[in-house]
Amino acid sequence: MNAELPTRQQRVRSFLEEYLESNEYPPTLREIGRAIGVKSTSLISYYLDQLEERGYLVRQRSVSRGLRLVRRDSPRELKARPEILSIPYLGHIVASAPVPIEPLSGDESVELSRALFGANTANLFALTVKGDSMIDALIHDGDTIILRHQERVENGEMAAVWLDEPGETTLKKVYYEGRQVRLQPANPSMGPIYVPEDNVRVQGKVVMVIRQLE
Amino acid sequence: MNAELPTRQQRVRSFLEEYLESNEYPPTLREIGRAIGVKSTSLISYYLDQLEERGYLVRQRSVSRGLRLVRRDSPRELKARPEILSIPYLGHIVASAPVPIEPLSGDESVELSRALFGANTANLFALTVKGDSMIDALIHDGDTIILRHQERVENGEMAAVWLDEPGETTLKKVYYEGRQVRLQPANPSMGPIYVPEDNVRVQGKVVMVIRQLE
DNA sequence: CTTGACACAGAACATTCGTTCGATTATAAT
DNA sequence: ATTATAATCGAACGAATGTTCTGTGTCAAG
Repeated sequence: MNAELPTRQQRVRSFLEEYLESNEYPPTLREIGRAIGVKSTSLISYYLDQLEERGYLVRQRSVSRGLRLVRRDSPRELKARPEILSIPYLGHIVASAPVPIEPLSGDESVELSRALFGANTANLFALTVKGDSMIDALIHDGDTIILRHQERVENGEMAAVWLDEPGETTLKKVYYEGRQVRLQPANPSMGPIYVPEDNVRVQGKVVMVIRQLE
Repeated sequence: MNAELPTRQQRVRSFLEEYLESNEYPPTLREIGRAIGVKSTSLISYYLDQLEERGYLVRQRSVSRGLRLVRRDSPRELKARPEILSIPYLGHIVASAPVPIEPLSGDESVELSRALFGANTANLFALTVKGDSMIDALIHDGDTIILRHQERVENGEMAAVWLDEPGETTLKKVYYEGRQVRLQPANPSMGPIYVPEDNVRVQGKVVMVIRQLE
């Protein structure tokens, strides 16, 4: 609630409400600063980040006047809309570490239409790809991927796989072949690798890839 | 009434309404120009002056995004969850027809987190890919793509392009080279095609690809 | 045919804009 | 006392922004 906000942030929020009421577009960082007596645009940016983190507003990065206030409606609103999935966003997937289990900060989520998914929408989580090491899965730096917590997948399904040796995460189609696992890149011009079964940890099945082009 | 406005001004007004609906702050002159295919910021300013003179909006001089629509109907209830975009779903994209302009049935939409997008979230629509003819764009049958209504793109951006000759839709990166347009597949193992400029119709810029893997 | 108004267009410019960087101070935890 | 984090701050920067200026083309009125 507002009472929990530091004074400066309360003043920023109040100013935003008043400004939007009368202007119908948001103020710039400098207008906010002039209104509350702060000259530093980076400090205003810091306050807006704080307000965003606490759920009072949403910023649009690198855009003039890029913010919207969040109006506090009933938190049941989303639950009343069963056609939307709210999928926990846990951070980044990189080659050099296992996939995150808990979110790095706060309660971030990705909202997607249920219609984009199959029948099973349990245990989903979202990660952003960092680096080019997933390129053999035809997955690029910056893509968002949706996975389901699963420790085993069906033959031919793509999974995020942690290899104890050499200590890396990879995205590949998994085939169990006796005591070995064949890891097949999605890129057909690349060959598979074979790994002892006990060296492989499936960390989640990839169910969706979202590529932004801008 | 809208019917009295010249075409360009009508398009500006429509764009403003849509933009404000989804962003809650007004566009810049350049954003308006990009949306309606006009490069000249002075012409956009001229159109806004015309719309102001006719009572459709009020401008704030020398201010970034300085305009408010004059609302003639009852004020719309702002969406409770600005962080979710509801994007009209218009059906399928196939090689043998132009992309659909109206939905095939009802008011279907795709809900996606705004955080998955860049600053410009106006004029978006969703299509599902039918058939394998977009594979040279590394886009598969069944993928969902999100496009923005644009009649022109920047060099290197991927667009849904209708070719009058031979009468097909393709997804390619577009480069304007003199009187010709180079259409470059995303698949690096494939070569470009060159088409006369007047044979090409950009039907929308591809801003996202969503691949379901199950 | 000439003229003026309107519609359209691009380039250049000064100013505004948000981010980044580096810094200091205050506070909390160890 | 030390360390880490949060809060605070100003300067500089590259990019974005709207305005101004100049120009062309179209059309209607005289």
